[in-house]
Amino acid sequence: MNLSDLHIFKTVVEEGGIIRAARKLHRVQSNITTRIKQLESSVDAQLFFRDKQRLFLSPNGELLLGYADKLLRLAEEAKNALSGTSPRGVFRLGALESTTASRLPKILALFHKTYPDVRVDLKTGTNDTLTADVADRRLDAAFVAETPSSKVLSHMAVFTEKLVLISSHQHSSIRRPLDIHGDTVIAFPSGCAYRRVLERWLGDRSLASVRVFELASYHAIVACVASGTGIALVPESVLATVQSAQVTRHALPKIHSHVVTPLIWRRAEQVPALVALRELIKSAR
Amino acid sequence: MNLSDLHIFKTVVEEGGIIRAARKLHRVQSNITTRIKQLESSVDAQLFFRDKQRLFLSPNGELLLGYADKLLRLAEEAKNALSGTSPRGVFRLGALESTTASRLPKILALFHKTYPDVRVDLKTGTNDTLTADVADRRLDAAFVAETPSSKVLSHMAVFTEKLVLISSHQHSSIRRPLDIHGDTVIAFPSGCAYRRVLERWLGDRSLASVRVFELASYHAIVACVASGTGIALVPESVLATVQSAQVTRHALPKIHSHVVTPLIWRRAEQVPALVALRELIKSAR
DNA sequence: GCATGATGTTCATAAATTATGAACAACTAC
DNA sequence: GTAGTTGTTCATAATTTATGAACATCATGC
Repeated sequence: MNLSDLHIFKTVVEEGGIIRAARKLHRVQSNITTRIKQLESSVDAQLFFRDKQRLFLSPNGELLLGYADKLLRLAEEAKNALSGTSPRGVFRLGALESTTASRLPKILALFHKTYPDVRVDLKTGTNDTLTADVADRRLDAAFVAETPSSKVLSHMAVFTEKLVLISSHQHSSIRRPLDIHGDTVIAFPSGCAYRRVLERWLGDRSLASVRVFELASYHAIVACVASGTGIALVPESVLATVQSAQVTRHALPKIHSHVVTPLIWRRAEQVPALVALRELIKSAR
Repeated sequence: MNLSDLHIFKTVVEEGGIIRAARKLHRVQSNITTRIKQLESSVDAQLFFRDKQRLFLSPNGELLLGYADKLLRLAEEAKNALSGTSPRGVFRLGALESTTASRLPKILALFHKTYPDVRVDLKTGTNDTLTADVADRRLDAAFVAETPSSKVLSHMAVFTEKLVLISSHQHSSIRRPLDIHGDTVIAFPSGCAYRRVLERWLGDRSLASVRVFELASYHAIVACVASGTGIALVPESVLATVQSAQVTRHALPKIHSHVVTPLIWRRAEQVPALVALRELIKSAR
């Protein structure tokens, strides 16, 4: 029992005969007879009563006709779903905590409005875990902090973030690495690229030599900085989303402060929802 | 795209590879590769991403997998429905008005309790229309009043009805045909076999010479007889179901009064619900 | 009664599809 | 580096499906 058998069967019933079905299907009559007989033996049931060279649908045929209808309709739907131009299904997206809090909501809202048939599974993580997740196919794409070095990954710049150092109001102004000597650095758990920016600015003075306090929430980090626990390097866009009146911002040299947030994905894999997202980002710029 | 393609596809996904799928399906690997590639080109979409000699389900593959699941499940259900031993679907049954009122309810209740998946479409009619309906396949079977002469129809005796003449209490006793001289005969519209019984009893005195009043309801007939409009010939079993205290019964000679109610059907057509009904009737006797 | 034009079936053969097995290429793990 | 994976390709075999001719039955009209 396959779909073409069912299609032939359905046509015979609808057209009310072998000959008319054959005409409609552009096949020869004997073929229809054979396929019907074959279908009958494959389901081990008589589908038609034969009487005076005429076919009459039997109760079993009636039963199968119902299923044939459903099956053919469903198969048609499957083909349409696949050939459909609009993306659908699950789209597994990753993003940094900071991006999720600041820039992502607007994009996600627009994306969902444009492609309501796509369910976005959002996972947050650090630059490194997200990059690995995309490479290992646990994610389809991710917004991260560094353009990946891996050859299998492709990327496009989406946002430019300005990183600022924040401290409590009591802290004296920060202009050079030396100005934070002795301070505790509050940062995301390891793997976050923004820490590497800080390292580069500090130069030799590696983070290993300064005290690091790890927190997995920007809300918590800003709150801790405000209460004088330490200093932190955060994207300016994130500060706009949290209570940030109680922290002082200190600018970094442009070469350090400006980082791009790229969208990364596996090169050469045609994921419809991802293609759609890239187009949407390009046109929104 | 056919069901076996989908089955292969589903197995590849479930088993996580071509080779394991081939083992499970008792086929050679190259066959699976080919069928998958063929399926991909038939739906014009990439179902798997190939990377380092491994297959990874693509979003389109994910989509198709959902449909494949549904389709295969539905096909399985269809086969079970057909091979199922218990009858199901629509069963088109006919019966005389009298049978419907008197003997049928009990049988129908039992039948429905035994075979809840069968929907009985009951149609009432006269002996002749019902017989024609069965012969012409508008009905699967019918309870009628005469064993059919047609060769294509088969039958079995189910009930024996005792026909009685009824009149108003004012009417003098009826023993011979002469006793109803001048009376109006109230009967079902033409086609009812019980009228022919009356004709046979009357002998030469054909119904054409007596006044006939046609009513399509036994309730109405009994009520009219009670009020003295005329006489009627009805099955005794029907009288039990209507207000019959106001009519007088007159026995007919046994040879006329006893008629069997046969169930008739098209010979040599295997309708599961009908077979079930016949078995049920036999065992209920 | 007899030809005509329907119907569906059967059968040998042709065409197309599907399955096989061998050879191959690329990657993993020891 | 070698053995053991993986999936692909290709020529060939096996199977399935389509064709066309011959046939049988029935309804219709003259």
